[in-house]
Amino acid sequence: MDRKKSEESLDERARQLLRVLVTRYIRDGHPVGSRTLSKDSGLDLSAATVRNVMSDLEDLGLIASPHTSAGRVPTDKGYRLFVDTLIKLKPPTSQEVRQLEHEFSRGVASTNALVASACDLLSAFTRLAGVVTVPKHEHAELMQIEFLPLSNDRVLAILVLSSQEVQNRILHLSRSFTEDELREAANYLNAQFAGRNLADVRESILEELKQTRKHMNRAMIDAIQMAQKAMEIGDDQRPEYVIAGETNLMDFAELSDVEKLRRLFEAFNRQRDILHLLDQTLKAHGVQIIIGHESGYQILDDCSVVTAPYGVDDQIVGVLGVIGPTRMAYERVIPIVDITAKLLGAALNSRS
Amino acid sequence: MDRKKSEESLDERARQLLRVLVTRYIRDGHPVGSRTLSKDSGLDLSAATVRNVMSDLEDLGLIASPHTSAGRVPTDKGYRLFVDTLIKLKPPTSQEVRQLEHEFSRGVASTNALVASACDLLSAFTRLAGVVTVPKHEHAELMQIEFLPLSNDRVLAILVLSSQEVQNRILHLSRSFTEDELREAANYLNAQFAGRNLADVRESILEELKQTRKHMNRAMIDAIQMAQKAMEIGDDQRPEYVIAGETNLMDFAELSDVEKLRRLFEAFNRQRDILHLLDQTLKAHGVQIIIGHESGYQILDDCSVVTAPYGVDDQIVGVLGVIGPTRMAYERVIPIVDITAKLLGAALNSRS
DNA sequence: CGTTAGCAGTCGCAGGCACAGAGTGCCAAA
DNA sequence: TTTGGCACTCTGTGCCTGCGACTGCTAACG
Repeated sequence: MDRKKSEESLDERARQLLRVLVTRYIRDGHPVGSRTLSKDSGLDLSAATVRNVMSDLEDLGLIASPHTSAGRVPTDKGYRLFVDTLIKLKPPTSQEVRQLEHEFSRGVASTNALVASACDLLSAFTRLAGVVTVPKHEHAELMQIEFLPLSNDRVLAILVLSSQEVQNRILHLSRSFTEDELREAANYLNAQFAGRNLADVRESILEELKQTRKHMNRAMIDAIQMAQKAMEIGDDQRPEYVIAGETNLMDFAELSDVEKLRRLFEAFNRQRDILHLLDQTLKAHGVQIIIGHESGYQILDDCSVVTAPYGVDDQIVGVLGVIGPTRMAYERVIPIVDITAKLLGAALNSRS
Repeated sequence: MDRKKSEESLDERARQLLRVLVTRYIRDGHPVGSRTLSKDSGLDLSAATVRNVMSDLEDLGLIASPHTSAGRVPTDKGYRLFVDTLIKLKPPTSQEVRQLEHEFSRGVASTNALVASACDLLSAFTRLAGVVTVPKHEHAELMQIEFLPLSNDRVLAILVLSSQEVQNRILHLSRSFTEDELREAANYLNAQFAGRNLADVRESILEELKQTRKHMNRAMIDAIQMAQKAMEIGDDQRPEYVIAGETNLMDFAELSDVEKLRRLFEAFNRQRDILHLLDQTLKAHGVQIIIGHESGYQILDDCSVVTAPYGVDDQIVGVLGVIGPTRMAYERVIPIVDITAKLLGAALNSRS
């Protein structure tokens, strides 16, 4: 006889009330009371009835009251239900879309510039903090490799990656090489590896190093060893994501506690945690939303993260998104993150 | 008959009282009253006498009271007098010095890595925000220039600068060049310019471009034009200074106003204002201190900036320092900034 | 004349109190 | 099942008060 108490048992009325409650709370940040909800739900119910429903919603853990005499606010679980099944997305206006497209369309730019500008746009359009992971070089294609003699035992290795990217590293070698030797090595490596992606190349190199070297001549071995050195030093200590508009977060009352803010900003600087979180969303298709404690990081307890992977062709190379308070305008933010990811992917693509 | 009212007229007693007042205020942040000062000055004066002196100091604009029933706090002018003539510097302990030296001594590192680590050290040792301008490339010496054909009309220009720095830029050229042509151009340019600093090279190139080209052959002209392209694109949009430990500033009560913090952090991101300020201190020898409104930037009204230029040989290439509240421990901060500048200079030097 | 003690006066701040406002929970009636 | 009514709870605000910390002034002192 006992009524099922589970989210599935939510009837349309309760769902509607929850939808309105969340929407209102997001809009003006005050806990929402039964009276407000009764007037605003469009359901023509008395406040008392609404109270009963709210009580149910509270039992289900979807809403909570900060204290007895305040209205209710959504819990993380409530937000989760909201974004999963209740939300009505507001696609950006065509004007906004045009503006976004325009920002991405001005000529070829370096990957870093594109990433930075995507990040700025995210933060500008959502008034939250924008984050974009910089594309992993692993996925980049090696177009060309060259060696330049610097001094006796130092050689400059140059990796030309697909698109506009060039990387260079200084190698300290055990003996000195002549220009001809270096050119020969480069030629050999280009013949072998050009057109393949870095992860691939890295693997092949290790493979070749392991193999019995009988059928290799001295020059080939040198070349492989140089290539290995050139690859192994690498993406160390360059930032793995960029962030913009952190200061936007200072506006939100729920984060106005300086101590909280401090820890949040420190996490941004530390990179590690945030990156780990972003990496987790990499495999997913489409927009992902992480609400409050779902992240597993205490620092982000009052924050939500909305991400979308972006890529070139079908290859996902990075993820972008925004970080803001759980009380953010999801219905506006989600489409913006989505479209920005697509535009960034397209922009990166159009340059190859 | 009227007594001179100017800073020069300050007798030793008043100076001592001001010194103690500033020191105490820096130490614990509360306005300092006459009673405290009377007990703490080591001068064996009654509170009443101290009050008279304080009144004089207030007339001189060196101290002020936040409100009637509070003690006095130093004004910017008071701090200025303090750091100029009253301060007793506390040189860092030999342990600290060793620690600093150790951080700088681990092997050769790229300029960027050194700059970043200097910045981190500044913020860690002072618990303030550390800033370091990245060395202007203008002062760097061009060791070698090379061109690498990428595709039809695209050529990769590689500038090897003294030390560990390598820059590369992709040039879009009007026609395609053969490898031989490119090599020839590089040879010519290396013969001309290697060993001179970039500013110099830039100038020479412009010079040569202007000259009548009678005595130049086609190849030389091409080379010069390529070099010009390689040089003109340039340090755009790479950050001009790095900053670390901004979050340290959140601890200070005088900055705990979120709105102020926000504007400050936005200024950090904007780079422009801060950079302009840092640039102004570039020419100065030794440690410079900018207190509160002296900066001319409203955002920094409650902040002081302590800077020192650093350089390689006698050539100043950048400036580093810290930003913190006017109420900072100058006697500790100044020596730390000073020594860090010297160590960074030495570290950069030792690699050339 | 500089220095000192004493005293009145000012101001900020914390604690206590009452009050209004908002919202809930429960109950009985429709 | 829905609704109106009512008692209750809790917060935020304004107001008052007393306390503590200073200052500024004045008169006396060496």
